This record gives sequence, structure tokens and C-alpha cells, in this order.
Amino acid sequence: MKKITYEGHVKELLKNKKVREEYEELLPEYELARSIIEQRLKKKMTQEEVARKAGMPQSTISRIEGLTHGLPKISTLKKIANALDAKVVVRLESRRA
Amino acid sequence: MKKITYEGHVKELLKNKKVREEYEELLPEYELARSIIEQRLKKKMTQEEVARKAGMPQSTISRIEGLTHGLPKISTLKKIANALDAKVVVRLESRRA
DNA sequence: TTAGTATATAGCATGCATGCTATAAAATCA
DNA sequence: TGATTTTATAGCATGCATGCTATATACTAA
Repeated sequence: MKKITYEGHVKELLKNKKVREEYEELLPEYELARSIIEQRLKKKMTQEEVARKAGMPQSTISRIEGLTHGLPKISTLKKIANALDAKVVVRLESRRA
Repeated sequence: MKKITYEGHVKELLKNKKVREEYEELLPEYELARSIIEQRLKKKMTQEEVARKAGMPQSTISRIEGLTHGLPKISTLKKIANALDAKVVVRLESRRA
């Protein structure tokens, strides 16, 4: 029988035009949240530690990582990046480049 | 005599630690503004055209490109990106990667 | 299970970028 | 040069993420 994988499922879903448009529309948010979590775990830090170092409440880190309260401010991202010894990348790029 | 170039001058300045820190601190803003202007000119569009297509006043485009009024919201960047048929890239990266 | 730690959620006040509108300044071209 | 287009600047009201604080839920280890 055909093997079912997560990647295969996603690939199948993305053949649908509407799904693909929604997916691309939300990609920036997901990628951003993922990159923050990634950097934080790489440093083995808790949200509380990052928050303290960045000078903001833990609730803010949680909201941003969980995408539960809209898009973060770039100024907030910079503080978090500094706390994680990372840098913020923000720019416009051509689609499908 | 020694040839003086812009690049050489910048390189010389960046040997100073404080200058380098300030420079890196502002890089995200400059890179962002530059990328927006780049994408707009590539499409040979005016600020007014982009603004209309993105559903916002021309003054906003000017403020963002000129970095005269703080950092833009990511939601605003997304509208501009769509108007330019481009995509927004926002993420944290390790320093010097 | 319980204790301890980590993350998520909530409500209100505040800060900051935007929308809006108008105008000024600058750039391009005839 | 003047005329037209393009970009920059300004003031005020509004929208939205954050700070703050507290609490709730989830996770881990004993």
C-alpha cells in the first residue's frame, strides 16, 4: 500500500490553488516563529530567560512564538534577537526566486 | 597616491568597534528600505502607484523607504510586498553565519 | 499522585506606526 | 527657464502590539 507521510500530505494539499495561496500568505509568520523558537532552543534558554535578557515580560515571548496576538513589532524582534545573540533579517524578495 | 574609494572608506570605518556596533544595529533597517526601493524600481513603479495598489497613502511608502518615522509594521510590509509581487522575509538568524 | 518548572492566556493602559489630508521640496523634462 | 511629476514632511486621530500583572494550563521528575 501507499506510504503516507506528512510531507507527502502537505505536497498534496499544496496542489490546491486556494490552499497554496493561504499557505504562502501565512508563511512569513510561521517561519518567523519557528526561527525564534529554534534560536532559543539552540541556546537552551527558557522564555523567561530570554524575556528577562530582552527586558520584556515572558508573556510577550509566548505570544510571539505562539502567534496568538498578531504580528510582532520589528523593534521587539530586535530585542529578542540581541538576547539570543542572533540578528533580525527583514527584507522584500522577489517571489519564487 | 592612495586611491580613495567609498568601499575602502567604509571598511576603514568598520575597524572601529563602536562604529561597527552601530552599523550592525542599523543594518536591518537599511537593508529593508533598500530592498523595498529595489523591488519598486525593478517594477518601474512610483510610490504613488505602489501605495494605491497596497491600499495606503503615498506618505506611508515615503516614510518607510526614507526611514523617517521608525520601523514599519510587518502587516504593512506584507501589503507593500503584495503590491510589488514580492514576498516578505522575516526571521532570526545566527550572527555571522 | 504531588511538587516544581515552563508555557499559555487574560484585561487594561500605553506607545508607536499608520491613515488621512495637505503642503513643501525635489526631480524630471520640455 | 517654467511646467509636471515624484517624493518628502507635518499634525492629529486611530489601530494594534506591548508592558504589566495575575492566573491558568501543560510539562517533567520524583
